[in-house]
Amino acid sequence: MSPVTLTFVPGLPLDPIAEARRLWAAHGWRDAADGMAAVTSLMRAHQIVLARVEAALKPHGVTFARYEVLMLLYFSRKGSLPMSIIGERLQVHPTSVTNAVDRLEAAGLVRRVPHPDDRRATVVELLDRGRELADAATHDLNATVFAEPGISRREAGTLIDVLTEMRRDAGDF
Amino acid sequence: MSPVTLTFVPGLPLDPIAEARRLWAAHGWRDAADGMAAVTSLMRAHQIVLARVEAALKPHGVTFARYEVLMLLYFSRKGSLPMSIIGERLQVHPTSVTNAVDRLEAAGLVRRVPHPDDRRATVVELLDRGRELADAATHDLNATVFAEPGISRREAGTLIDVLTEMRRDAGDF
DNA sequence: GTCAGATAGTTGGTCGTCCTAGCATCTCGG
DNA sequence: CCGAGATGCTAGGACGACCAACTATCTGAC
Repeated sequence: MSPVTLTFVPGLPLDPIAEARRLWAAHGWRDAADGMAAVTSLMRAHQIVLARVEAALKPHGVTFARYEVLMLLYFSRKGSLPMSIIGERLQVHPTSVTNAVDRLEAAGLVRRVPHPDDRRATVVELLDRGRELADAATHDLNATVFAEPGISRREAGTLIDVLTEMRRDAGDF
Repeated sequence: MSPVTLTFVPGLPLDPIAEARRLWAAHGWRDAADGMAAVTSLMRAHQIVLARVEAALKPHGVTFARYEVLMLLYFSRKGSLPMSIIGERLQVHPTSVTNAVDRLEAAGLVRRVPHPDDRRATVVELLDRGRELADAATHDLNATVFAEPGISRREAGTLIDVLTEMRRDAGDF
């Protein structure tokens, strides 16, 4: 038994992930310790950032999932996209798109329109209220989260580079 | 309208996040563009990694949330911890702990024991079957995900450092 | 000693994600 | 031109995360 679980210094809280990495190595799992720490850090950071983002969006009555759909439409040439394209760009399951569009439509931010050429498909169209909300929500999100992500600009660049590499390796694009 | 949405080169797929960063900057949101890209990258990378982790754990019949609880108990001195401590270490809501422990208990991997000194509290105890499953699941997870996280060892170290900084800034530890 | 407030855990509800299964429609090979 | 397989979307269910509200118990100030 390693002594690390016992050496707790009050007032100097330990990082649980650094702790876990030490335990992993001490247990003989050395070649996986860094990966474990990287993955676990990713999970925690995601949780923290998502909470901040959701808090910024809450006053606007949308969640991050729905905000992403709005912005995709916002930046599309025609202000409308087929459901399938939305799912593809956001890398989420078709049912998640159905769910998000259901709620956006109920809120009067988008509407479903039949696809002109393919009767299977549905086109989602951004309404004026949706565009206004996208502007306002982005303003808040930029100010409270994106402009202050909790790391320096240089670190943000580094983070983007490493995660881009990870996504490319996974075939994300 | 920037021409970037039009310049699509078949066979050379664009990174949607790099694309979004360009649109953010082109729209005058320059001081938020890097943060947006960093946060969005984090969300996508989380999604990818979580899917890989869940796939590795599926044969063992546990999810990542439950696996985390098991490993916390696994590395605890007595093989048991109060519910509240579990929630604190994993940084999740008490109801999430209740949920995870419910399922672990139903699977015969842990059991609930009354706290000896505090009748409000419940201690979660790792059973033998739980310890065996933790060993086996960790073996698979180390081999299929943690040892091959999709980035180099040096990048993993960089990622850990940046995310640690981000977590520290958020008061995570 | 007692009572107000804090703490531990659960229940019930919302939301996002995925999966399986299903229907409608399109496409293409024979 | 017709039927098999692919594709687009939705319904229903599982799971994890959160919040609000509730009960039981502990703690500390008076």
